[in-house]
Amino acid sequence: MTGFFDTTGKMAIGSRLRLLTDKITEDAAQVYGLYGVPMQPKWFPVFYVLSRGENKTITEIAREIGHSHVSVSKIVREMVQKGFIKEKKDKTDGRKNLVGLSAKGLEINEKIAAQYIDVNNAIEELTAQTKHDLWKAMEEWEFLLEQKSLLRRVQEQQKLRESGQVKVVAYQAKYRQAFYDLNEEWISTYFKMEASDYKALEDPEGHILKKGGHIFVALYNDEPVGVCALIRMNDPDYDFELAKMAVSPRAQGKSIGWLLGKACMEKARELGASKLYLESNTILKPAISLYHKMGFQKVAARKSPYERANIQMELVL
Amino acid sequence: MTGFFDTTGKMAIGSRLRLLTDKITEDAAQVYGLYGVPMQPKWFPVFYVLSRGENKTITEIAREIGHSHVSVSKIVREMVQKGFIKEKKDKTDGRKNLVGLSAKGLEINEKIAAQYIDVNNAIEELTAQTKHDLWKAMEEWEFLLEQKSLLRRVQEQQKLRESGQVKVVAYQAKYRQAFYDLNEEWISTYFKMEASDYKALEDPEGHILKKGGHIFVALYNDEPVGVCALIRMNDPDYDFELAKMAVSPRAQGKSIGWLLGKACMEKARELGASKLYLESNTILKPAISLYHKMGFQKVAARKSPYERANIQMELVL
DNA sequence: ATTGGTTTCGTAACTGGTTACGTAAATATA
DNA sequence: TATATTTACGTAACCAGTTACGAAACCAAT
Repeated sequence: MTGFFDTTGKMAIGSRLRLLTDKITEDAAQVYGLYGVPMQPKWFPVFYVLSRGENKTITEIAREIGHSHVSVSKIVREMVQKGFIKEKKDKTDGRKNLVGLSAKGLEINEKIAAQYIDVNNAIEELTAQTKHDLWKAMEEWEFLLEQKSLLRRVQEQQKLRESGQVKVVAYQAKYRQAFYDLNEEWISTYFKMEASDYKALEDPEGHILKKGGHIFVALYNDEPVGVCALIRMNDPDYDFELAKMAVSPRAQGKSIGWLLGKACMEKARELGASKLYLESNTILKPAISLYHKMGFQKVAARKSPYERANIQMELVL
Repeated sequence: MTGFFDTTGKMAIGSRLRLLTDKITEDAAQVYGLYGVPMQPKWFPVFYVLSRGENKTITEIAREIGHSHVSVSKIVREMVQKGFIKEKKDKTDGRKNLVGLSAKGLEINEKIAAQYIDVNNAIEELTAQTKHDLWKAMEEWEFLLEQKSLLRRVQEQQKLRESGQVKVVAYQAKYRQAFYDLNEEWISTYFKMEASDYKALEDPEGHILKKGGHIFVALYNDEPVGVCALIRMNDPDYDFELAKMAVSPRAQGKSIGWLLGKACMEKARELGASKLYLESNTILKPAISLYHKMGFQKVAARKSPYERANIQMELVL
């Protein structure tokens, strides 16, 4: 199997870790024999926490060593049977099973001290021959995975790669149907299509583009999966309104909304706009949070041609 | 369980590895879901070796991925049942079970490519945040453990520490019994006590020390566990003979013979000797190999007062 | 005092691996 | 050609952990 992991890449890190773990545990079992300590490697963590004298309950031990309580329970049973530890019921709490080292266990504890030293030295010496410290590397991984799981890290990479495959292009006639469908889908899911919707969606050329607005289409594998419009406003405060943003639920998680928003912002900036406006509804949580991420801030209510609008936001470019 | 491994020391490296492995494997299972690949982490190594097109036998796969053939056999059964791989008997060897990816398996292989990339990147990014590279550290450990197992490394540390606890001191009257017993033990195990043995062992002061010889005693926990004599010779070729070396079988593996031999060599050098002589028997393999390690070379036979002597050696100081 | 939720810990079943062992085919040897 | 050894691989049993679930004890709020 030499070199298998050189070819697989990091995908197989789990397998590789398991193999190394097995090899080390196997040797560990024999190391106890070397010192005449009749103990199994799997007992060690339990033994260790008890070796500091205090009696502990099953759950306490489990938490401390990072096992399930069931595992600790089994190990304790085996060690009791061997006579290394003794159990007694907690006086004040009848559920608790207090366990501690027996006289025989304490005896083992004496004997094992030399083993600690030798194993530590053996590993220390081995580590001295490596460029990369396994022990410290594990510590770092534990810490980093605590912060953010491997799953989430992979998810982020996936999103990153997939959003890289998304192209945002300017509207063309062939996207008219997609512009209609994508918007109709979410509007009629959460609300009702209104008169202004039909006007803008059925004739984007007439109602948006000819009036100096712009429409962007997000393509994934050359399929339109998201749209967004930048509509010219007749208002002293604002030049453009960001509207009609829609992303196919089948293409979620690729940051498509963000890419469309960015495209609109850039176009507006290019056209010399200084402020963007938008209307939305607070039940659309992901949309609102996207707008926030883009830099939009809530502003006082204005009157709107749309019934569903219950929040207004602006962005200073 | 935070910080548990900070206190245990390296003894618990097996436990720590297992915990990390479990956490990673758990996430890996979910990662497949992210890509719509209905695969289990444990299948991956098998899948991977087959993904390069060739059909392989169970044993070949097992060897390549470092599992037992039984494990591969089970995994293959599951994957066949899922329709990812297909089996067929080898034409030329009826025992072999050739397996390869099915059409469905090849399809999965297409889908999984993106996953490879993302996982690799996720781990790469994680690694970039660490000071110690886990992947490379594992590689180094695998290599070093291949060279010399953890068990042997611990064994060496043990020996080193224990031989440090052995003191070699000059003979005193209180060690007369030990000098007799330790020698009598091995001589009568392998041979028969001879007249010369009784003389030297019953009166070491008269037969060895008074004639300008020396005796060393190895103490372990202040108990005599080994002895060795440097006997003045009446010979133009040699000044001293190394003889009556005995180590208690209860104290084996602590390099006691070597320490005694060293002590004799040093004393002889101190006394201006230029060559040491010894007699032994070839059935005493460990003794002969110790003498070799000390630098003794076989020389032509000489006549000896001992029947058991069938090899003679010398050491130029 | 009752009731309902939480904690402790045990049993049962499952999981992903292992070793032990048996059988059949292939290969080596007398 | 017959016989012994080796190889491929399957079944069974085991192992060290897990999750699921349930019972009893405890706690808290009526």
